[in-house]
Parts: sequence; C-alpha cells; structure tokens
Amino acid sequence: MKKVSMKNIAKELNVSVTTVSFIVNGKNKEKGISDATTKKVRDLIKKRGFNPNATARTLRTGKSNTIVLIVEDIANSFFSSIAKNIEAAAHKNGYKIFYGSTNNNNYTSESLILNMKNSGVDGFIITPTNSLSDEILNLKNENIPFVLIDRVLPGIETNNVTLDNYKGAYELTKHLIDNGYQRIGFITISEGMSQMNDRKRGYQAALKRKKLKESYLEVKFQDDKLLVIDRIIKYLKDNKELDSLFFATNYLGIYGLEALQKNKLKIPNDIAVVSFDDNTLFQLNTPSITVASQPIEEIAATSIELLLKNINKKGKAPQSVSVLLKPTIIIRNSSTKKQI
Amino acid sequence: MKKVSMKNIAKELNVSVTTVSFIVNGKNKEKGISDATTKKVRDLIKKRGFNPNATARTLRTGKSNTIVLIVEDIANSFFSSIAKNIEAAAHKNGYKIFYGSTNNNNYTSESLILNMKNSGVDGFIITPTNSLSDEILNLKNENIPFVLIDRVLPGIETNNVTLDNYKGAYELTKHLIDNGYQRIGFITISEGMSQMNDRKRGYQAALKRKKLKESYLEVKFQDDKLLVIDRIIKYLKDNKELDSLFFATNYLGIYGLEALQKNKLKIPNDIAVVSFDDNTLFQLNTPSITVASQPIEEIAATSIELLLKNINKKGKAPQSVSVLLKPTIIIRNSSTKKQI
DNA sequence: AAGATATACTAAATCGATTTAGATTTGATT
DNA sequence: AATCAAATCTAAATCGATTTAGTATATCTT
Repeated sequence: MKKVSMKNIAKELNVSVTTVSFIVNGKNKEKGISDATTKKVRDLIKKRGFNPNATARTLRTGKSNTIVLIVEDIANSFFSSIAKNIEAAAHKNGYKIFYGSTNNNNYTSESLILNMKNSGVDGFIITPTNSLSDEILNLKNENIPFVLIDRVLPGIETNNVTLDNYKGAYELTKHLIDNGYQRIGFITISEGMSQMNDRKRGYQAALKRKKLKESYLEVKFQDDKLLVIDRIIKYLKDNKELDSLFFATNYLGIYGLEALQKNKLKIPNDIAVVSFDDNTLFQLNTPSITVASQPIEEIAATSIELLLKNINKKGKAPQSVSVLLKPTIIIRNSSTKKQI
Repeated sequence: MKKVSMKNIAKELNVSVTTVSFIVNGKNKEKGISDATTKKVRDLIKKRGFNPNATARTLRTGKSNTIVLIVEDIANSFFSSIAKNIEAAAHKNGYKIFYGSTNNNNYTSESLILNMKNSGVDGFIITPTNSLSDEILNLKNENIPFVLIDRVLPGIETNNVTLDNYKGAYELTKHLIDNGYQRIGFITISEGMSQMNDRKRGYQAALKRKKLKESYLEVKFQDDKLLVIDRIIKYLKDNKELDSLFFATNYLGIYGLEALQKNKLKIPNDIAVVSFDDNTLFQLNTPSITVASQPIEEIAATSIELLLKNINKKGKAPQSVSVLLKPTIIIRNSSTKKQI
C-alpha cells in the first residue's frame, strides 16, 4: 500500500493541492469551494483512506499538537495517576503526549527537555529537578508554554500547580501530637526539592508549637530500596525514643512499612506512622495508614488547563500563574491515640 | 531569541546549507569537507546553540525516532512499570515515546493508533484490545513495525511478547490444591482477552486433574471499583462453600483484598487468596499474597529489542516472532496449608 | 600543455502539508 | 459590449532539513 498524499488526491481529481487542503481543513465554505468539488474530494479521501501527514503540517504551521509530560518516575503511582488524568484531558483536546522520567537526575531532565524542544512540541508539564533553572529559564525566554507541577524552582516565576505542602505536613504532625505522640521522626529525601522543604517546615512548625524535639532521617533519591530499608532500621535502633514516624513521600512510606515489618514492629503500638500521599497500599494495609492525600485529578486538570491556555494564547497568556491546592488529611488506624 | 536554522548558519559563514548538513550529521570526512570549514561551522553552531529541527528531518527522512507505547491503563502498576523500563531502553537508543491508555476500549485504541500513525512514528508497542484486528492488520500491511505485548489477537501472526499465562495459572491453582483447597473461585474479567483466556484454561486444567468443581465470577473491565467490590462480596455470600479465591489480574486482586476486609474475612483461614501479577501491596499485605509474578524487566527489554530490530531492518526483519516468557510463582502467606 | 584525478564544495529537488496572492470564469449591470 | 463583482479555483512560496548530482579549482601525470 502506497502512502496517500494530498498531491495524489489532487492529481486524481484534477484539482489543485490547495483545494484539497482547504477542504481537509474545513475551509471549503470560507474559501469558496463549490459543494460539488467538496463532495468529490471528500469522497475520494474516504475511498483512499487519506490522512494528512502530521509531520508536514507541523513543519509548516509550527503546531504539533503534542505536549510533554516529564515526571520524576512514571512507575510511581502518584505520577502514573497524574499521567492517566493528563492523558485523558490531552487526548480530548487532540494532543498527543510524550512522557519521560527524570529519576531526579538533572542531566536526564535537561536532555529530555532539549530533545523534546527540537521536536517542536507545543508545551511541557514538568516536575523539575532541583538544578533545572537554566533549562526552565530557556523555555521562558523562548516563549515555550510550560507548567511546573509538584514542586517549584526557587526564585523563578513560572506557571505552577503545587500542593500546600506546609499545611499538609503541619496538620499531619499536629494530628500525631494531638494523639499523644511526642517523639516524631521525619523521614525524607535530601535533595532539597521545594515540596520536601515545605513539608519539613510544616513538621517543624507543628513541633515548635509544643516545644517538641525534632529528629530526622534523610536518604537520597538514588538510594535503592534495600539500602533505604536498612537505613530506616538503623535509624530506629539508634533512636529508640521515637514513638512515631512521618514519611515525607509515598515511596518512603512504603519502604518504611517494609522496614517495620522486617523489624517486627507493630503499628501503632510500637510506633505510629503517617505518610504524605495516599495510595491503595496505605488504604489496605493492616493497619491502614494515616496520610496527607493530594488531589490528583485536580492537579492534572489544573495543570493541563493552564498549559492549554498558554498554548492557545501563546505569548499573551499570563506566564506565571501559581495554583496552590489543598491536601486532605485522611485519618486511619496507624496513628490512633497513644496507649500509655 | 530567534530560532536558528541551518540556513542562518550557512549564510553567516558563506557556505552552503549542504555543507552545514554534512557536518551536523558527521559526514564531513566522508563528504570531503575540509577541517577548517568543519571547525568554523561547528564553532558557530555551538555559539548560536543550533539544534536541528526534528520535524523537518523527519519529514525528509521518514524517520522520527519516536515510538508509541499503548497500554491498557498507565495508572496500573504493571503497565507503569513496563513503561518505565521501556522508557529507559528507548531513551538510551535515542527514541522518544508517546504513551496512551486504551482502557480496554476498542474505539480509543483505534483512534490512538491512527493518530500516531499520521504522526509518522517509527513503531508501536501495543497491548491490543480484543477487536483491534483490523487496525493491527493495517499496520502489518503498511509495514509499520510493531510488537504486541501482554496478550495476542486470535488468528493474526505478529511479533509478540507474552507470558505463559496458562502455566502460571495452572501452577498457582495446583499450589492451592496441593495445600488442601478444593473449592477455588476464579475471578476474572469478561472481555475475553487472550491472556485471560489462557489463565482460565490453566485454572481449569489444574482443577480437572483432581476432578474439582469450577466456580467463576466475571466482571467487566469498565465496572468501577465499588461495583466490583460489591459483586465480589455478593459472590462470596452466594458461594459459601468457596475456600479460596484466584484473582486473574492484579487490580482485581487488590479490589478483592478490599472486599474481604470489608466483609471481615480472614486470609487464609476464612478464605485463601492467590493472584496473578505481583506488586508491593501484595508483598506487604497482612498476610502477604501468593502470586504468579511477571518478569517485567524482561517483557520490556524483549519487546523494545524486538521492535528496534524491526525498525532498523524495516521490511527485512522477521515479522512474527513470538516470545513466551515464564511466570514465577511466589508463595507467600495468603495460601498456607488449609487448616481443617 | 592536455587530460586525469582528487579535493572541496554547492544548487536544486524533495519530503507533504499550509497559505498568500492572484488568476479564471461566470453572471449581472448598464 | 464593456465593466464590475462574485464565485471558484490555483501557482508558487514556505516550513527546515537531507540528498543527489553535480561544479570549480588545484594538483598530478606524461
């Protein structure tokens, strides 16, 4: 089967390529193409199964109907759920989606963005790595629409959709304190992304209010699962006074549960647990885990809406809209009132 | 900042676009461009930050360095893990990835494929919906490289990478029987995809060997979570004789655990549980869940390797390589020997 | 000095659409 | 019959690369 192009269609019907193009793009009325011509062109298009070559169209118009979704890790349920929701909205609006995982690696992020830029994509939704500022500033300068999600970059004004991480962490910590827990260990990653910093600040503020002592375990994003579990186990051994743990993000919470299981510690009697981000595992775990849940549908809907707005009024839309969404504290059984 | 093109570079240095193109593509030696010219062009390219426009290149060469990954549901951990592994391999080989979820909807699948085809992608990795045969045959006829994963289409020879689902289900069922379970309920989806049929056959064969009675609950993929949970609960009420459940795919297993929790049934004493597909939830659940695990890295590696082979020797590579991978039965605590 | 050969480069066609500026044809008007 | 307007259509430029089929110049050979 040979590829069908407008040229073929045009030649076969003895009309010009221009005419075919007008008809394909629904401009037949506007451009004064007769109904008869329109019909015969449409008929042949259907008969030959013609579909316009998107690459040629993109080259000519500068519009690719493609966006890029760059997340930290597509295999993480938080990001894959976002991907699913963004996909639905994007396809509904006629956009295709490239995806990419940064693994929190700055070099990977940069080459992803650069590579996609050359492919003429219409816009980006990005969970930025921490030193991505240059590449993000380039996007801004080149007037390429983009929206940052989940975290922001210090000192750069951009469109972004984030959670009130401070509030979520503050309330989750306060909940533990209200239930009688006094020695709360905060387990987080050390790369210093804004959302993590905000969660830490929320935790600190809640402790300060009651003059409680802070305690931290910081692991690296790159550390593999077994290493993190070992470090959690060691942390617990070295800090026997802890009566509760606050996991600052979902995958740490999951590793944490595994560490506690290995260590045969019972939640919440031996140690209470709360975590940022909700997922099925936390819901179904025995006991179920108290969390600060993020409104995933809203994150996806808001960011794609913002992005499309920027794409459609390219250059004219406001380029630094910050949306701050609210977390929901879901109280479950991993943090019931402390037994004394 | 204005866009830089080869034309600009060429004009500024008073050389031809051809020369620039040769240098950009590393053909300077081969095409006899002098070292002096090569250097001055390279220098200006660096200075101006020039990067070739991928759209133009694609239009001219017919190669886009893009593949499409079409899965059932990107938010499902099985598929998002596959996505992650495929992404790593694809990027390493210089490919970008479009993704799309079919939600097991045939219409969605078709328009995804059609849309991507017009965008001139180099190849597809697809978990086909059940009536996708026409679209798949089109791909074959048009000589567009693709690989089916997870399931196959009846009566169509294609490249495909699947699991020995029959074996996995047979062994999982046999394990239950060996541990004393006699009334095993099989919970599956009704759309009749090949991998589901094979799992069912495996279950049936294992029962037949011991002359045990079959029992089924079939739900629809489109049914939402709460409906499925209700149906599972009703199924258990209507079939009090069941001593064990076999969930034919991961998300059903997860819904099942929730149903059993709601119903306050203890695993494995009230009812034993096994499921197809492994995930963290099954590992950490109390009790941990016995599963037939799929080799996700291998599925990803094999399918992308097969696809790239087909892309590189377009038309000359064998077009119907079937790879059948082995499941691993992981015995955990949800199916310990039946207490009588 | 003429022809052959090697070196260094380039003009123009091409991929498949969109779009601008204008060309025909027809019919109406005076 | 000449003029104008409306209706219908099209040639050619363009987007930004790749690639074919050369050309021009210098050098070597005899």
